Amino acid sequence: MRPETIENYLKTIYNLSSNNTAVVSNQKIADKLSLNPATVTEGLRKLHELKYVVYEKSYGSRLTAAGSKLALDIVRRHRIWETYLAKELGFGWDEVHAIAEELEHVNNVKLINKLASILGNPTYDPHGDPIPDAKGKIQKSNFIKLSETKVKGNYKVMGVTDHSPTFLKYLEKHELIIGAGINIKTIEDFDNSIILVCQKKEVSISPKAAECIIVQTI
Amino acid sequence: MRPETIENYLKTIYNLSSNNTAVVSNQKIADKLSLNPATVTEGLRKLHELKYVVYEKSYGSRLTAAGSKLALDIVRRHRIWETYLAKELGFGWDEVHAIAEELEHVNNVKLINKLASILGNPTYDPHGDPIPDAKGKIQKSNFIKLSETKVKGNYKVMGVTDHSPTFLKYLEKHELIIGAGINIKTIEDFDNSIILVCQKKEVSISPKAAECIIVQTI
DNA sequence: TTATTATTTTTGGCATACCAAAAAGATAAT
DNA sequence: ATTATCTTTTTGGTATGCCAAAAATAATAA
Repeated sequence: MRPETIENYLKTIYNLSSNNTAVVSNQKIADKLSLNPATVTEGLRKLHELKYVVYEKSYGSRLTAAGSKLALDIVRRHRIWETYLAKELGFGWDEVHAIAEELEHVNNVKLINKLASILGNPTYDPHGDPIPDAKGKIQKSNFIKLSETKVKGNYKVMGVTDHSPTFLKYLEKHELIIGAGINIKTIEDFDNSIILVCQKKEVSISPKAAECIIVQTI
Repeated sequence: MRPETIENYLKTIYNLSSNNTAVVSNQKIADKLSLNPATVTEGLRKLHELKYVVYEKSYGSRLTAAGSKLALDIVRRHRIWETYLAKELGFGWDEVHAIAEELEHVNNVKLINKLASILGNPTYDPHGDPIPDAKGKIQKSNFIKLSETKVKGNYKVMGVTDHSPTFLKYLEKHELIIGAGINIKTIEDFDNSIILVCQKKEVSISPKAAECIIVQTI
């Protein structure tokens, strides 16, 4: 397998299994990578042989220790580049993902560590995702989805789970950027929209959007 | 053909035809890209079909206008990255080539122009090679190889044609870096070595090395 | 000019990464 | 429990990028 192919699979499995324990389905991998399910079946069989994943037929896959290590490395490269593009080169948070998607495959430890060092070894990227350190260690957090908040009150936007320019521009329009404080007022009985105040303006967030916004209680 | 494959061929043809008029042989391309000659024949046939090169069987190849445009774009990306790595990220001139070799394939105009702008739109890279501007325009120069100098006298090191770390480290040891002034004393009758003074020290340069050093009369 | 050497091309083959369609297997719904 | 549906796997097939060895062609030397 080509390194790039391996990297794309491992990164995707890592991202889809969030806590890195859950088993990931072929379909979800196929969707994320825009591949035919048949291709994914084949890919996973090979990754299993390479001992990067444990793949159980008709059940799902999860990363081995070796796979996890590699995945964390790619995730680190991706997120360091995203941060560098945003902070040092002036790109918008809706632009950085696509460029980092290509830059991440350039495998040069010294380069990534240099960029990280210039940025002050950040632990979070522009989307609020944690950046693994050079050893693959990731900072734990107690963030939850906006859709999972159980009580009214004050929260802070910590990240997003959808990196599409469309979604990010939508958030920006409502000033729902990383670090913004929000106050949850109520939840519409009719469609479960969340009514909240952000930057003194009342906004209605659809359940679908709330799924993609990460917050923390304050 | 994959974009990366196309880019590698076009860049190589461009570099080997120097003034961009000379016809390039398959063998030279095969050598530079570490490919079997059979593969190159096949590659050129495809590039001819794609109208990036004019390829005449058993004769050689040259770039079309379209091929030249693309080649200049890749050369620009490569040299901008080399300069950025050296000037902004602190890499040595013997390290930048290998990293730029990978970074050059990331095709994002805004990114390259941003890097160029940060660098002050440089016209030469750390090896003294000219950097095409965003429109593909390249600065002409009257540089010659050290091996082609006809008279004794004062010159200035303007570039190198060999980017291997081995060669570059050798030059650095003798302080023969870009911009250094040199004074050619004599040429050994025995082996055509060039005896010159650089940074007040006398150095003997072999004909092979002299082939790879670009200078300008001062 | 003919022989020798070097280069280029052809031929046949291999590995990778993909897909479409059919078959098998799992899940959910009635 | 038996459809119906969705997911996964198998099967057969394509395109790309590569190589080794043989054949053809060009260049060079005798």
